[in-house]
Amino acid sequence: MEIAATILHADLDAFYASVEQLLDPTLRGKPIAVGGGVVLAASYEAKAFGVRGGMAGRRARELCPQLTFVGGHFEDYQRLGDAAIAVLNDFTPLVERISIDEAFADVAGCTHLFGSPAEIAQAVRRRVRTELGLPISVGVARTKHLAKIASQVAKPDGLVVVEPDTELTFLHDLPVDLMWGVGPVTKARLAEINVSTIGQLAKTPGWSLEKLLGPAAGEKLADLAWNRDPRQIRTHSRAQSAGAQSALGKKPAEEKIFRPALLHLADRVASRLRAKSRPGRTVTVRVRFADMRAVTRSITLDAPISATAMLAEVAEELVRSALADHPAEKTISLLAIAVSHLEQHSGLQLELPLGLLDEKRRPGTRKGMTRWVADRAVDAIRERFGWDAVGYASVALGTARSLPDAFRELAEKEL
DNA sequence: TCTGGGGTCCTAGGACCC
DNA sequence: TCTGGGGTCCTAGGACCC
Repeated sequence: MEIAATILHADLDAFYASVEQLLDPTLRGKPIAVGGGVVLAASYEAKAFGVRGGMAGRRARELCPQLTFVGGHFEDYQRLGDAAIAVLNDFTPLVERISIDEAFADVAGCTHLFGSPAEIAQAVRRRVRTELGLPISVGVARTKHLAKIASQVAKPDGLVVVEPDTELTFLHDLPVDLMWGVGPVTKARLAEINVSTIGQLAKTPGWSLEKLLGPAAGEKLADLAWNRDPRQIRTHSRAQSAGAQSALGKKPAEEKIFRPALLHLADRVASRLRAKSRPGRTVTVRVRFADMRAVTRSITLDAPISATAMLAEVAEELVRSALADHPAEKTISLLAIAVSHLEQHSGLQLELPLGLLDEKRRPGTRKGMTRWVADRAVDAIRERFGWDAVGYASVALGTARSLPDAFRELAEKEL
């Protein structure tokens, strides 16, 4: 029996820019960009000039002199993104949200209530348009990968349904970089063996792909090119890591710069970990130098941590080690902290010594206990009065260039 | 105004254990 | 003294996605 195309991929078009045009009618029909130093989102009118997300603002203005930059109503992005996902949830509980503006849904179990997958997709699009005022594109197919490609092809503001008997015809004419997992590097490598369409990729021998891209990537791409994609909708997936980073401009690679910066980053990360009782064992720092080359250092502890001061100290040690290995580098342009190997502790959990300790790998000392109490106090004050009510000042972070916290929160995955 | 901030997954070598 | 293969964990780097 043929399996029907019941997977939807719904993707709000030029999301942040569309929200800005919704909120301010004078922006409609005009090339606009959300952001400033970097373009977070561009309206379709701006995209026509070649403006893209991630592009430096300066470059965007060169391409499109009449481009209007707008501030960014981050709370509205969150509200409207949530509302669009809620529309999908009105049809089926099998919804997998993958970002603020994008989700998969499997409607196999609700066609008897709402009609064919294509009809459901149109209903979703209509409701998002009439109730929220936003354009959304939807792809419908038998697999997640193909549904996602279909929604990209459907943009802007369209619907593409790929019936099971037309899958490979549809897929094989498309360029390889529409595939999930093919970015600039892989695209260039494939071009070396004269592969530029998904059809050409499909016809390339497996050993050739594996030699070019490695065993895992080679096999995965071959499978996707033949639309073999076994992935199911995953309704609740938990985060594997949590991190924070901050671009610094160009700052001297000195303690007095990186210590306060790391404390601020550690505070952001650790308070999220504490809020969900998910301490982690592995701490990774990333140091980017002036020329944009970056190095990482990590350590895996014997016991998981979520105390701000503890995380900050471990991170400082790692940064010192990274800088010591690159004595010629005098300038840093970014610092990042990530915590992985997250555990789940139920409710209140003290970071207590698990045994007798060597200072570094067994971070649960009496000092740790004191800090834990201090962290809990800070957390409690913030819960009542907001993040900025108390905490570690971000003195060295160059707040003028950093994005608002509201934007950072948009990108945070549920822990 | 040179290039944001949040993540996931893979590779490869070495340590270590059985 | 010389020899092995498999498995797991850790670390550093990199590609990719939104």
